[in-house]
Amino acid sequence: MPHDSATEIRILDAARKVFYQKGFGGARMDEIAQEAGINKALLHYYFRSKQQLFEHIFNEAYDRFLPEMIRVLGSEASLEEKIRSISLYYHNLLTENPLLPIFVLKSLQENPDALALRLGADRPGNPARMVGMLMRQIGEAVEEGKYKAMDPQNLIINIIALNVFPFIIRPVLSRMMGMKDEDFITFADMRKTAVPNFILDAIKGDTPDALPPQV
Amino acid sequence: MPHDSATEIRILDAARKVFYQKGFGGARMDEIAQEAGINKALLHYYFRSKQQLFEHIFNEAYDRFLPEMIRVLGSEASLEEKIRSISLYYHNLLTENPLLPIFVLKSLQENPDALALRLGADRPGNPARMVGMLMRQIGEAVEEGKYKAMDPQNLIINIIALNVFPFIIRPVLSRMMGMKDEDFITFADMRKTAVPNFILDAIKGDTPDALPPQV
DNA sequence: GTCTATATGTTGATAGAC
DNA sequence: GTCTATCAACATATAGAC
Repeated sequence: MPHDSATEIRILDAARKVFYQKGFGGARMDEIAQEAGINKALLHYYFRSKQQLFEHIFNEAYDRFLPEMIRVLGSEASLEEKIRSISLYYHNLLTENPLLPIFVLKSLQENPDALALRLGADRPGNPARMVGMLMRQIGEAVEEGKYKAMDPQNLIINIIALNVFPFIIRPVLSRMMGMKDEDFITFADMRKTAVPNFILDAIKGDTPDALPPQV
Repeated sequence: MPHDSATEIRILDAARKVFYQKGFGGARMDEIAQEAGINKALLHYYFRSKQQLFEHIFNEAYDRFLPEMIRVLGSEASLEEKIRSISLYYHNLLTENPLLPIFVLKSLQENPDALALRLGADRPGNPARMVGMLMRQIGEAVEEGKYKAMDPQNLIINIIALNVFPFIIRPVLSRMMGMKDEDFITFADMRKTAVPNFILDAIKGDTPDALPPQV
């Protein structure tokens, strides 16, 4: 891989913009080159192939999307702190990079073979350890009577879902509900605190959750 | 558009399969033809262009994804009935069509111009009326002290998010968490009741939600 | 490092025979 | 209605001059 040069940075910025918007299949090397102010040949000089350039962008995106959440959930903070912290993290990340989640999802489905390798154990974060940590923490909180029993996997999915989903269906909201950009900003901003409150109320509730299967 | 014939149905089945998996840009007319057991030329005989064939599949998918939810939310059922009914609807729909939500989302972002037309007022369901109905219903329930005050838009997004999101990030779950297909089935099945319980507990909670803006 | 020119392979779409 | 053969456009990638 070439060293950091002004040209390489311009290429990566352009590639990020085009790949985020059109995905691997829809992106054109010509468009990336033009966006970077150079020509196609130079793209191939820096990154041998379209696939290589794409993987660079994908790994960068993926590393911003999941590891921080895994780190927080596996930390020593309280359950409430974790939930509020993660909500804030995603709000800031996705406000600045609205297309990031769709890009990651789309890429994972479109380009499964090439990406499977990079998603192994060498990536940051340790999901297994994090789930164990959460299980212990939830168990203690349940014994203290603070929260009801729940499946940690269920909780994790709910946290991510509530924080990320609005950004994923932003196209639907704008077209179907006629939601303008400024309306969406207001909406997302309101959810920054509404979502953690929603979750905390839910896990204090009296309806017993399904018990976690043996993990 | 040609009438329903055995060939047309085979074409649509093939197109659905390929478009769902690869999206508009990634799909190849050749592959669709082969999947349908015919050749490219016949595809163009039935549907003039790739774009037309795609729009057929997209509209069909879109109509299964949103209108039923809008219908239920706008009905006269109780809030709890609505939440349980929608959770069940999405569980069944997405268990049988796991790729449907990603396909709709991807298409909306990839193909905005061509699809914008079809998403207007002629589509089934009436979002504005539905939101009004929900606001009134929530207001009454709050006065009775059954639920806390909340923004109906917020509630709608939360319901869809919690039910649909697991199917959207299924690729992440399988690769990152090492979740096998059978594990996912079990997981989704458990959420069929866990999700509505989670939501109902949350909206009974004592933490005040942000007030709905004037709508 | 950066360019122009070109090779090589795909792909959507059509012409025309049956 | 269904096929074979082919066109025209485009996209990735490389060769080679500067």
